[in-house]
Amino acid sequence: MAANSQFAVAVHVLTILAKSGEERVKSDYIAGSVNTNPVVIRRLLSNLQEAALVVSQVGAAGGTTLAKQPKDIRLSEVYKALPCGEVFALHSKEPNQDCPVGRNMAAFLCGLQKEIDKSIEEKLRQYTLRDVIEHIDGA
Amino acid sequence: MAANSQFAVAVHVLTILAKSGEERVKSDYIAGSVNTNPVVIRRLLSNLQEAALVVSQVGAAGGTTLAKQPKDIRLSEVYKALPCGEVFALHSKEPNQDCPVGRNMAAFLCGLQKEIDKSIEEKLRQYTLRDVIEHIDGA
DNA sequence: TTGAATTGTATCAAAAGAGGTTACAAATAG
DNA sequence: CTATTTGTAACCTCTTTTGATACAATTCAA
Repeated sequence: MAANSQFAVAVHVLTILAKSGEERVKSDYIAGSVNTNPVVIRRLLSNLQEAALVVSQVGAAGGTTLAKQPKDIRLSEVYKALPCGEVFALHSKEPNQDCPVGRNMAAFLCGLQKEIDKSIEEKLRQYTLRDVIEHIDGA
Repeated sequence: MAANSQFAVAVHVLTILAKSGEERVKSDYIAGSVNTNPVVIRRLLSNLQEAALVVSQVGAAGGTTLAKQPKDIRLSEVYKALPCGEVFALHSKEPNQDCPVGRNMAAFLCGLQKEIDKSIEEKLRQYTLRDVIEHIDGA
């Protein structure tokens, strides 16, 4: 259970919101489709709201809608909105600084990490939420 | 501590081996540079050996050497040799199959996951162990 | 204005994964 | 034969993720 599925759930949630249009959707309903607890959904929506991808309304008749058109929401934005980890972690303990390899390894890996992250974002930028919906509906 | 640093450590280990040339290196020495326990290193070398990237020798005067020239070891091979997780995990519980979105989400995400993994590998294929060494030495 | 519904968030518990450590069998050089 | 070294199993601890409960704040509607 320890692998981060937030991005997967976020795409799922946003797709549901997209298909609901203007109508506010409750965390309870979303949780039913994702098959999890409403609080998990609300936590996630909180991140998506910070990134200005959704708008939530508190109170009776409250709920959440998309903040933009599906065609204007790129998956790279979703990815960046979440506190997902990097592709690979750096050393858990700092390498031995007395070793020439150890001393310079961290800097190299850190640069590589950033480069990979960039290529992931480039890939995800190619897809909008509308593409997702089309794919889902076509299935 | 739960983020996987195996790739980072693997690149570190292979760099040490590369710089040692024909000479066998002991897990104890490598652990000293990486600043971890020898068993952690041996576990990792076990994976690298399955991928035919290194050769280990049991017994007194044992140790490990590279199985190929540094210029012939691409970082994509290293990445594939390790049981690293995916960029993002799929849902921890299966989505609600009664919901049209839930029903088709998994397939879409799985495809996306594979596509991203491919672009990571393409990026890593651009670097060989020799490039790493040059970068480290030049620093 | 009262009451029901809903989000936002704090707090805790449960499950899984990663890394560290010890222990020891098997192999090998000398 | 003995010392050394890998390979691996077993176990522990720490961290992260997810799930769950509780409740204050907000909002709508009667």
